[in-house]
Formats: sequence, C-alpha cells, structure tokens
Amino acid sequence: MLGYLMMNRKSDEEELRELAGDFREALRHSVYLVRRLDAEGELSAAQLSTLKMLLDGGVRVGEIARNLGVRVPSATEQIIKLERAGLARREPDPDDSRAVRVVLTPAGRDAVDSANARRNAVMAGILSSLSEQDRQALAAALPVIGQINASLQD
Amino acid sequence: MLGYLMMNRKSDEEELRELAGDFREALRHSVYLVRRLDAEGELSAAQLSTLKMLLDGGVRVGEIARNLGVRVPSATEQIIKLERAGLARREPDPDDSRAVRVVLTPAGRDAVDSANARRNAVMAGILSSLSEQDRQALAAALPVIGQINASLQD
DNA sequence: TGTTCATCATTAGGTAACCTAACATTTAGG
DNA sequence: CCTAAATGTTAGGTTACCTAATGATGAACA
Repeated sequence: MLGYLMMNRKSDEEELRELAGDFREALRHSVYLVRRLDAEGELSAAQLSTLKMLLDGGVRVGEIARNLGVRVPSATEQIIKLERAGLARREPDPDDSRAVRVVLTPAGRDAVDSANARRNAVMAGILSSLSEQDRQALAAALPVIGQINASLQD
Repeated sequence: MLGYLMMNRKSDEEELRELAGDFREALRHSVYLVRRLDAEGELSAAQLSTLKMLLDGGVRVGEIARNLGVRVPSATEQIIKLERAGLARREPDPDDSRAVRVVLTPAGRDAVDSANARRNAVMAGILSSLSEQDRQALAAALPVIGQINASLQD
C-alpha cells in the first residue's frame, strides 16, 4: 500500500514532467504560427500588443512594460515608434510628474481594429479545419493557459 | 427554419472568430512564458530547437530550416554557432555533394539533455499549481495545437 | 555530351526587439 | 533639507530573423 502510494506519487511527477515537455514543444512550434500572422505593411506583433493595452484609456510606461513582459526601455522604444507613426501620444501624468501616460490616437484605434480583425481572420481560417471536438478541446484549454500566464505576472 | 440555419451558420463563424482571438491572445502571452524559461549561460531557445532535431541522426540544413520555420540562412547561422560551441558538426552529404548533413556531437547531446531537463523542470514547477482538471484540459488541447502547427509545415 | 536550369548552402548587409548601464527628473521619508 | 527610491529616456550592444547575391553541384534534355 505504501509502495502503491509511492509509485502513484512518482507517476504524478512523471506525468507532470511529460506534460511540461509537451507543452513546451507546442509553444515552440506556435512561435512560427504567430509569425505566420504577420503581414507586410501592418503593425508588428509587438506594436499591436502595445496598442491593445491602451484601448481602455491612458497607461503609464512602466505598466505597459510590465504587461508586455519586457523592460521599461524596450517599452519606451515601441512607444516612440507608435508615436512617430501617429498611433499613440505621450502626455504628462497629472498625478506624478515623473510619469508619462500613453494614450491612443483615433488613428491608433483604427489601426488596432483593422490589424486585429485581419489577424483574427487568418487565424480563424487556420482553425476552420478543426473538428468540432478539437475546437472544444482547444477552447477548454485557453482559460488554463491564461491562468498560467497570469500567474507569471508577478 | 431557413432563418434558424442562417443564424446558426453565422453563430458558428462568430464562435470561430472568437476562438481565434482568444487563441491569439493566449499565444501572445505565452511568448513571455517561453522567455521565462531561458537561463543565463545555457543554450538559447533557438539553439536548443535546432539541436533537438539532430537527436535521431544527421539532418540537412534545408530540412532544419523547414522544421524550425525559418529561412535557410537563419538556420545556417545557428548551426555555425553550434559548431563553434562544439555541439554540432557539419559533414558533406554522401548522397548529394551540394548538401550538408548536420550531426550532433556527444557534447551536443549532453547539452540538449541538460537544457531540456532544466527547462522542463521549470515548466513543471509552473504547471504544478494547476488542478487535475486543468491539467487534463491542457493535455487534451496539446495534440490539437500540434495538429494546427503541423498543418502549417507546408 | 554539353548547355541550361534548379537546388543547396553560405556570405553580406540590414532590421526589429530585446537587454543592461548610466543618466535626469521628481517624489517621498527621515 | 537631503538623501533614497521611483520613473522614463538615452546610449550601446546582442540575438535572431530577413532578402539578395554568389558559388557549387545535380538533373533534364536537345
């Protein structure tokens, strides 16, 4: 009985390790999937990610960086590019003069909408070959993946 | 009845579009998860991916590129780095003198094993907080994601 | 059998997105 | 006050991708 418990515990670890490996493998390949969604004259994935955070109002640079999972200078760099493209604006934060609030311009909002729509359409095309069962399996896993990602936000 | 069918079809498209958006969002965040697995003096993700393909024997440069989802020059670049690090070797292909077969050195095999083990351990740690149900949902989706990725291989 | 066209890999040169370290500015706490 | 912490920006570097051009070999065919 003790032997059984020990075996069982070990088997759980084994399973977890295997799941980890498979998940890593899936994510590795998915990088190329994401890359496939890029288009020539459009927003880059990094720029789109940055702009999407601004949809609900101004966001400080540090918070953008934290949400993007990058360092502050990397966020600044993206923001400068967006500003030069007329898609975002930097404004002084009224509450803290050290800080900067980044806000979306109308052109920025349009750019998010269209880039988002195009990328979703391409992805939907890719997913359209899945069976109903497969779609359900994928849909069921997305909240779990989201939870994993959220737990890493620190 | 016709109305019902039309509504139903449209709802399907809607659902697919929504699934596509959610999947994109999950993958976007997962980039940071993958980045989190990187370690200081270890193989980079690109290098590890490249080496992993060689585990079962010599592979040609073009095939490595195709499997990695990158162009041939990018693969060559990685291979040269691995060669300089003593982890892989380039040999002339006996069947086709234009081609090059890339093979793993013993050191390369060790490097794959240890990098792989470390990364899997970190990932397993992250996944260990999931409920059994969540793990099953994730495990069920991985083959689907694998299928999506495989369908993109061209 | 030679010429031509395709294929395989490398080299050269450029870009995008990240990083750390050093800085200026402003806030907050003894 | 005056020092310490926090916020962004600038400067300089790295990595991993890309396209275009090149050299070398193989394959097709007149």
